[in-house]
Amino acid sequence: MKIPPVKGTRDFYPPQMAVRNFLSDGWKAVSLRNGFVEYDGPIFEYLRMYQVKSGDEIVEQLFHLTDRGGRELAIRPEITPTLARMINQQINALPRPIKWFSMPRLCRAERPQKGRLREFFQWNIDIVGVDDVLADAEVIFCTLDYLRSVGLSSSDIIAKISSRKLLAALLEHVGVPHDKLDGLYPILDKKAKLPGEAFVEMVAGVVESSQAVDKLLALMEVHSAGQIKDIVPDIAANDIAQAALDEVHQVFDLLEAMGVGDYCRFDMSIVRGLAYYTGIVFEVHDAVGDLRAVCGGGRYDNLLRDFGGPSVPATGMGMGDCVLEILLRDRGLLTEGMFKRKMDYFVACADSNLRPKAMEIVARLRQSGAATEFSYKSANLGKQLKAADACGARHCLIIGQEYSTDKKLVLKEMASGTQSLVNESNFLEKSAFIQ
RNA sequence: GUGGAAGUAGCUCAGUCGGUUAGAGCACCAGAUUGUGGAUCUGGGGGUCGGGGGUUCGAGUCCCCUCUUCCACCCCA
Repeated sequence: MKIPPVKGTRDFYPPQMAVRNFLSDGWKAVSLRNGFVEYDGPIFEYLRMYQVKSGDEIVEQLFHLTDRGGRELAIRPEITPTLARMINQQINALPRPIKWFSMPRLCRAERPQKGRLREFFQWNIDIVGVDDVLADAEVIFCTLDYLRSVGLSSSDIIAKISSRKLLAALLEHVGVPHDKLDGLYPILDKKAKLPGEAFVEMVAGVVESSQAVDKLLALMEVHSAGQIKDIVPDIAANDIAQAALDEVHQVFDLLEAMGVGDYCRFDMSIVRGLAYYTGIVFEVHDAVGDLRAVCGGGRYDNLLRDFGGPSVPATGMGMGDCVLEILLRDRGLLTEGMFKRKMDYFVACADSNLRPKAMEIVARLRQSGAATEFSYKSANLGKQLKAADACGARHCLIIGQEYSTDKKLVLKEMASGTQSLVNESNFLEKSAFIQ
């Protein structure tokens, strides 16, 4: 009986695994050089852990199960609750600042579509315990540091940055009642996807004052922090709004100083779904805008408290592998050559009587650290050289009549085709393996 | 969960009006070539035509159901 792969999953054959490793190796390297340390948690948690912030609707989007002890569990759809749980458990013992990264495998029981599968990997970086906007800027910098390192330029991607705090203050300032805010965020978040009229209609459905709606709509069109004064001239009189605006300016100044200003743009329409975020928020999109967000993040100062811990500020980012891979492929940044197998040596045995000697040399090369391969077939040298080429060997050692008569090995450099005779003991002893 | 499109070899696809034993390219294996690789030529293996049911003398082809994939919606932590 033939059993198919499960909907929304991927099989990682060696070529796909090479791509996956390329992504995660990059994530890891950039995390480490930005001062983050790696952590991970269990692949499942109590189901209720995911209901804390998102309610019961989320249960339908989760793979959940009941174990034999009657515990309601769920495969993790995100790692932030696990992060919150782990940090809360040791909050007083962890050295500050807490800068952690992870690359968890996550599952969500959603319908697969472009850039979204039911099983995926997501790079997460979080800074916990720092309320300074320096941390927000660092998270954004680290994100761009990675994206830049894989070859994406400011003409390929754009980091859209806003502030939840600023948005809330301005909305209230222009007359949106405080209790309408949570209902408004999901609508504002959809602005880019809705036709203009439908968006206005939805906003008007929540906000009664037409004057407030007009101001709100004007604010959503703002694409630089400096323009806000044009729409809200008396912003300086509002301490909260002014403070939030100052933070935004600071973040942009920092990102400019760190050399990634080209990638960054203020965009009031970046809201990020639910009432999760409390300060700076951002998303990275492809410049053309035909893919879903490459990543998203922001400040969430209440989350640890909501998970039963002390009130500790935090800011972070999550980046999935699916959209990223589509984007990199689209821009020609994933090429065959990047993933070609590379071996240092191929040992060809041209005389089956010398097979034990060939295997001894293979073993010694491997022990010395040289990636070494050989063929199970003896004698047919043409086949073996073909195999050497296929595995990407830089050098081929031929063991044949020269060995039988003079204890010499033929060392062939594959790229140039040039070959030379080397003395077996010299070659192996001086470990002058050309790698 | 809703809607649209598509499933033929490992991959990309052809397959006429329903008619004999389902094809091509690429990939893979082998030979040409028993001491010299990437090229070329020749040959070979590989198919539940996604699955099930129906119509028919006869179904890859027509009808129904189902599964999967892709695209859009809902949602997006």
